[in-house]
Amino acid sequence: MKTHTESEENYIKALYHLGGDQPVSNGDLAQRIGAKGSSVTQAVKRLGQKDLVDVVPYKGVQLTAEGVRLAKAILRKHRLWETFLVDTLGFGWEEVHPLAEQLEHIQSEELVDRLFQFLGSPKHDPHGDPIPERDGQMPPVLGQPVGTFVTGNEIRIVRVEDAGTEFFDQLDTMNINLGNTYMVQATSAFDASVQLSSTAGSFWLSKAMCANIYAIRL
Amino acid sequence: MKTHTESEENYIKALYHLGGDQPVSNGDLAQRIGAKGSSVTQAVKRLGQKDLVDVVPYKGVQLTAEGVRLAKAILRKHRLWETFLVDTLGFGWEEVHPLAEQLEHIQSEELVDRLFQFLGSPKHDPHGDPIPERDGQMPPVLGQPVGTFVTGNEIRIVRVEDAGTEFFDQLDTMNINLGNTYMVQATSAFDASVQLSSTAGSFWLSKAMCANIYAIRL
DNA sequence: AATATTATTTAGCTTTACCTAAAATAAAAA
DNA sequence: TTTTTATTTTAGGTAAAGCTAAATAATATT
Repeated sequence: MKTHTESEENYIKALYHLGGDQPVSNGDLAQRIGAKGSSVTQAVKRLGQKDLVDVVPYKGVQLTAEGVRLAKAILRKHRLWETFLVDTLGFGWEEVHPLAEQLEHIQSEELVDRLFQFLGSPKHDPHGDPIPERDGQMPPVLGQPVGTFVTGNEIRIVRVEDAGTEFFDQLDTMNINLGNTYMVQATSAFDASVQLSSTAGSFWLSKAMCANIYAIRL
Repeated sequence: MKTHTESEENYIKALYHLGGDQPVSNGDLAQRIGAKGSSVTQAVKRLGQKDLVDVVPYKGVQLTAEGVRLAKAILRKHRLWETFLVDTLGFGWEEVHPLAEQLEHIQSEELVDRLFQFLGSPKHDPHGDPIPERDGQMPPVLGQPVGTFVTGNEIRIVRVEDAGTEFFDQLDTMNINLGNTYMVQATSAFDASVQLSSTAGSFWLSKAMCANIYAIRL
């Protein structure tokens, strides 16, 4: 089990995010990483020499099995740290991403295992995203967009997309949290917004909000 | 509040460890960092340009006020993370140092503050070393070497030196922990060892052990 | 005080990881 | 199919952080 630089890990992570085990274009990767294409060309060449990716010049880059394994290990750390930051230290979900981005590079199997256990072997992080298992297995991705339910459905919020600070702020001000349950009161044929109600009252959710909030039917 | 590289922070930390705010020689610093003298010369030049140290060629390097401030901030993080690893995650004290060495570089005031609070505003880490306050103040360095007490003294272990894995292993096998109380039963004029007793029985501590274990008189 | 030894710095080289500008290739349009 | 456009790679440059080997300064020794 070699050790990798932070930059390398960031490329692996980006590759996994963009394509899983499928090929990704230089441009997309550059955009995601926030570097110029030429830097990416070099970087993936280095990764190729370590057998973390397969590179076909001018065509695309693709994670190897080992690359996917590593990507999942990093994602596992990222999501466990996010869980720690929110559940244990009381951070808001909008704040934790950049922090977890640092913490995910800490090298220690033992630390990850102990953290996992301390947090109660969680299967999902504070946003409802699945935390990869130790062996790389992925727990189920929960829920469907709120916009897909129909009037009369009782639903529970189980996941939110990471759609930026403003989105999280909106969730906060509307007091929407994972675990909340609502009744679908109405859906608008005009603007695809949805009216939800709970004991606390009822409110309308815009199409954009609905698309980033996932729920299950009770 | 600028941001520094990990390497820079390691130099600052080493400088503080070796000399506090006093000058340190290139050689000592090189040894501590584990790099060659020539690399150190370069590195401290960079630090000098950032006003973290004052460099007098051929004479020595010295932390500036800002350098000391930074060193203490890093030490604070290091010791808080060690406390977290031991108290919260259940690591043994011999394992935590290399881990804390990684974690101490995580950048986030907020995280440090929340960690501090979560841990119950500790003044000392699991080895009994003082954790610098937020403002740089240092809690007292506790205790005196066990070898300095005399027969009849009742003592409590409050600190242990970080004297390497073997030392910690020895502490473990002898079941010696911070907070333990003993009676000084005898001291040897021959080899400077000390006999301690508790309800569990009595045992002899070698001179070397005594020098690295600190206690207060009850 | 002159010389030998040790410590430090300079000079020049390597790798990682970024950059810009120019050349090459692939994809799309005429 | 040729040309235009967009993408990707190459070439060459910079900064951090390490290295070795040679030069220089500071200490020690005779």
